[in-house]
Amino acid sequence: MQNRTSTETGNEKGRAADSVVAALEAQIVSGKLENLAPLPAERDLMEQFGTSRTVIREAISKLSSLGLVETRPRFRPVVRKPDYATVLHACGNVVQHLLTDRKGIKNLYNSRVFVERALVRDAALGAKKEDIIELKAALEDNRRAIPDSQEFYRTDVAFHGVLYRIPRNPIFPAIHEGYTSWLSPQWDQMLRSPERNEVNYIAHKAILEAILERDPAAAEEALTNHLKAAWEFVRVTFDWGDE
Amino acid sequence: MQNRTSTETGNEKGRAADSVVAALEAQIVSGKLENLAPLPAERDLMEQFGTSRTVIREAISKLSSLGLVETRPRFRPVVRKPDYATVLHACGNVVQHLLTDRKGIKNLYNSRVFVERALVRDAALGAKKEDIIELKAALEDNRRAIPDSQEFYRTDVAFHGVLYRIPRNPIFPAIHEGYTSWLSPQWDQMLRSPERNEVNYIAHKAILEAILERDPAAAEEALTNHLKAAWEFVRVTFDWGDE
DNA sequence: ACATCTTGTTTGGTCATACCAAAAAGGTAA
DNA sequence: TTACCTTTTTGGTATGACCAAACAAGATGT
Repeated sequence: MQNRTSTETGNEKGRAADSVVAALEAQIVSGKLENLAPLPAERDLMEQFGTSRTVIREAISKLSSLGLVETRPRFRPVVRKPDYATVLHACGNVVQHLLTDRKGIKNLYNSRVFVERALVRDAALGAKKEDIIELKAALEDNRRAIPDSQEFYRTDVAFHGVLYRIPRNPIFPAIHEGYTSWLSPQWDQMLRSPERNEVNYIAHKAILEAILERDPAAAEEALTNHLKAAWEFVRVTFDWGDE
Repeated sequence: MQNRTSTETGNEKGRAADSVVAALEAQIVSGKLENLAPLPAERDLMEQFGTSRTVIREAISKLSSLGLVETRPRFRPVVRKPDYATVLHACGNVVQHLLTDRKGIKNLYNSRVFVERALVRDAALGAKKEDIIELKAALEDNRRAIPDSQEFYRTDVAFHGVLYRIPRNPIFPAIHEGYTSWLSPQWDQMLRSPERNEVNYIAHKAILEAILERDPAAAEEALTNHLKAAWEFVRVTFDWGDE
């Protein structure tokens, strides 16, 4: 193949790379390319698709940005079937740009409060036995970790994570991961303030008790107080003005 | 410049494209590259960064995937300051892969029900005068559009959109856009069923009335019935089994 | 026989050059 | 001014080459 015009390749308006992306995309979702399996080498792909390496590399780059493959220098790209975590990861990079100012952080945090308020309401109304057991266990872990800030942080996240699992909708745990990673710069401050551990544990305890009593309003209020207090602490720590 | 080793370029382990991405990213968020302004031509960028066009193109491709620039064949990439819609757009491509089966669609739809339930609760509890006015206007538009399915769809989306604006958190309208676009294949069926228009309008009316009466439980219930009925309609239309 | 060293191959990352087609810009004739 | 033609610009693609790290296999020393 020497020269190519838009008419002879059949790719009327689009870019050649896009059709390669589409083809590989289809092979991945259809399972023809198994999860975690390596993609063919670039030089094989260019033969397979009858195109140049330029196009292949651009296609792989796009797939990588879509989160469908993971690339490392000098390694074949590895297929990665998309899941909800992939979506969050794809968003992550862009989200960072929205958190440069306090307003962005506050918006994200408020959305978290919004979500968790509804979560604890639903938990109070409909948590199953297994959920209650999980919550109790998470709270107990949390209590034991009070002396160790590092460990307390972990169990804190885990406790909230149980709430996100109660709806049995995989979207929610993914959202939880997003919140914890995107807001981590703020929470890191909490890590260095061991005196907050006990307060936060008591808040968690209040939330669970309201859930146990099947009192959605109390659960929502306890959760709200908990998260508002955390925000207040972060606000003061970072010396942000009133808002 | 002839040959480059990892030591002489200073990019010890990374790929050259990544530093170009980072540099352009910084220029975009810092405002040095204004919004909607065209990026320099690829041939200028390669001079500016002292690298080959291959690297520049890969960098632009990455920026495009991040949603920071918009590319069209034969046009200079256009800078696009990231906003919440950008994030959703970045997610969108990946989300599609999660909606291939009914379970994925149901998960997404259920998350929407979850969000809107909480939205109407908050609306009932704290909607401001302006919000009420907007809701009434949206409902009136909705009523007038009953005979025209195309128009009804638009006003339907608009009515729900008002709910997403009430918290005055730009994240929510973005989420609304996500839901409407990602679930559009299902809603399109609704478009072709004009007999549903009146039912849906009545549901909207019930929601607004509950909000006017400041009754969060009634508002939540009306909203839930509305969305559950819509799902039921879609489920039957697509001839999906019970779930 | 085993661990270690050497060597050739594979593979992704980069560079350089060239050509095409469409868009934009500029110029010319009516 | 308007309509038509030419040149330049710009992104998309092809091709061929080279590098460095990873890999695989054989050679070597103990």
